Amino acid sequence: MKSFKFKSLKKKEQLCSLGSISKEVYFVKSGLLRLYYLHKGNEITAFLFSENLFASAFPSFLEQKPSEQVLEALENTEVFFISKDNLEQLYKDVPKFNIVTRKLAEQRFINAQRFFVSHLTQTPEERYRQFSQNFPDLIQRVPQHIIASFLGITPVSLSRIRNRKKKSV
Amino acid sequence: MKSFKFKSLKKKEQLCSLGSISKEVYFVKSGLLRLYYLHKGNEITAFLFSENLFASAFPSFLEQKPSEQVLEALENTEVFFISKDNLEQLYKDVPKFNIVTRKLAEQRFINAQRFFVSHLTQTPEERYRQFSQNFPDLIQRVPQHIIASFLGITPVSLSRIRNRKKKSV
DNA sequence: AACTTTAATTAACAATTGTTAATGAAAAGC
DNA sequence: GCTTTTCATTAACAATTGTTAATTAAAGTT
Repeated sequence: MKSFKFKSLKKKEQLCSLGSISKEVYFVKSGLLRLYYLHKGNEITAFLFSENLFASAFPSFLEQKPSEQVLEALENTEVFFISKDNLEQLYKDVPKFNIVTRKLAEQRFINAQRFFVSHLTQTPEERYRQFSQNFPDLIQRVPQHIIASFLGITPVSLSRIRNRKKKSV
Repeated sequence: MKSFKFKSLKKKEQLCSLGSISKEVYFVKSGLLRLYYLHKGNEITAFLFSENLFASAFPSFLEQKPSEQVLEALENTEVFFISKDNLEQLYKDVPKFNIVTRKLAEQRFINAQRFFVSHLTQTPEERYRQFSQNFPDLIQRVPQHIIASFLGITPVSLSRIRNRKKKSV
């Protein structure tokens, strides 16, 4: 457990920048991290990590190759983190740790698939409704254009959806 | 390795039906499996498992709860499979197996996230183009309305996309 | 506090998709 | 081989989204 260290971030600081090789995995103690891609000049949000979640630029971290993802603080944020080397050492010292992380990875896969399927089954409007139900705090804390990119629509379209919703309530 | 057994399936046979609890994980030796959800009466394809891929109704298998997913043969298919119990035993007998499956789960997560992001960054038309490039064999083998549901559009819309593409080539 | 930059809303128009329905083609069943 | 069912295409219309641009609101900076 001494493998984990502490870091304090100011808003907009990056834990993994574009093209860099991610060396650490993070646990969000307080604040909010955002994982995004740059696609045709736009920031496409892949995930939001709030308190008590593990966060990482996973493809880069696992395969130790330049990251296509950026991991950035949306607010002033405090994290615990462990380096790639220390994590490998931990696997050696405590083999049972493989079981823990295996189950974590499995759970993450299930979540990712669930997110994926929500894009197959739901309209943007339904996704927004569900998102605001599941994460009412994020609706408050996260700028709308970032939520829009996470839902796979433009900020303009999200604004219209919110407007429609308002009238129907 | 004796934990793995062999099974031969005819087209449309199900390895995991709706509401059942999945007891096995599969490896496709030949043929094609489809994983889908039922949503408002429509079959929404979540994934296609062709030769040499591991397939499962993962959420049901892991948590041993009634499945919302159906795992079904799209063609006559041959699979190897291992039961939940034998897999747990395997973990006990061969602890290193945790490392293997941990890495498998991590890889699956990366793939799922990649799929997810492709829905954020690409239009249905771009997704179809990319799908036909990445899986030219599936385009031939899989009925179009199933591909459409996997791309998150209606069969009608996919037909139009194909038509537009034809003209532009 | 005044200024600058960044966000959110609204409007207008083009393009795409969903929906329903009809037709034609292909596959499956008898 | 014939019938039935399933699948793919096409058409017409409604609804939604994307795009661009202008306006208003909010946030950040000096």
